[in-house]
Amino acid sequence: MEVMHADEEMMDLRRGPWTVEEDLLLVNYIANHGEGRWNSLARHAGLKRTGKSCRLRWLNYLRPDVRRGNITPEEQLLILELHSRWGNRWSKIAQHLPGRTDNEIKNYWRTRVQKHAKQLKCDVNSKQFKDVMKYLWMPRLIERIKAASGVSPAITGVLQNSPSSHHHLIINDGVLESSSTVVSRPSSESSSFGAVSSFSESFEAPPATVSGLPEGADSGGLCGWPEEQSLMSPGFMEFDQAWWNGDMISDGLWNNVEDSSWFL
DNA sequence: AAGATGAACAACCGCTCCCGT
DNA sequence: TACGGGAGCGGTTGTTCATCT
Repeated sequence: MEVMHADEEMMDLRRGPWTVEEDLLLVNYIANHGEGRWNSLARHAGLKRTGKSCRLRWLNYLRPDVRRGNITPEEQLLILELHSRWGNRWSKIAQHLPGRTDNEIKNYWRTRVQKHAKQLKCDVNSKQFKDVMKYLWMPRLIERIKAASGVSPAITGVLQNSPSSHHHLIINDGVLESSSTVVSRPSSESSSFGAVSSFSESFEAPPATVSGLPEGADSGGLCGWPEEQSLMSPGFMEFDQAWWNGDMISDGLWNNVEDSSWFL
């Protein structure tokens, strides 16, 4: 049941889903007059909508360069990376995924990422979950990207069968690169760690410079993580040793990981 | 086949910031 | 400097559709 606010009732403003006719009015008006000044645009276009509503409809849906459909593994990787750096700065993250809107990325995070955290029975902002993203999800995404394209042009990587090896995401000069590796646990624990060991094989790929980042995007060093929120912050080697020894991620959490196939 | 449930996505709301007056 | 309107951002809610029971 649609609830109409008093001022909207007075001005006969519409709310809720947009009709095809409204979309046409908005698109045609912007084609002829350009975007901006949304409140007056709404009036002059003959739309009984707020300027806000028009702006949102245009930016999130009608804009010709808006990309729709499934978020690709490359985009997922980038979202995880950038969110670990900037947190819920959706519009800032969206700037680095051409054609994707902040709303879409926010929805992706809420429906997918937070769901996975819930499945693992941990908070999405917890260290544990960040470790899962860092050591499982992101490497798995890289593996998927590699598998999908033979040798991925987007990802540079060397996976080594070493317990202390890692994936590194490197963003330099607007280029997202991944180098090296993945973590696997000692064979004594392999029974509960199959998902990880399955991608702790070696591969080599040629250098690559493809990414979702636009030219001139800001960059960092290793994984571009200047802030303490970084998944791969400086000093991660020491941290990893503790993680490796089982101090960081409980067996219960790993059991949850094993039980779910979400990161595939 | 029909209702219940949950995932995905579209849209709205409140707040803040910026800029012109 | 204060004020008001426009614009943008992040959180939240509503709607639709697919899957499950």
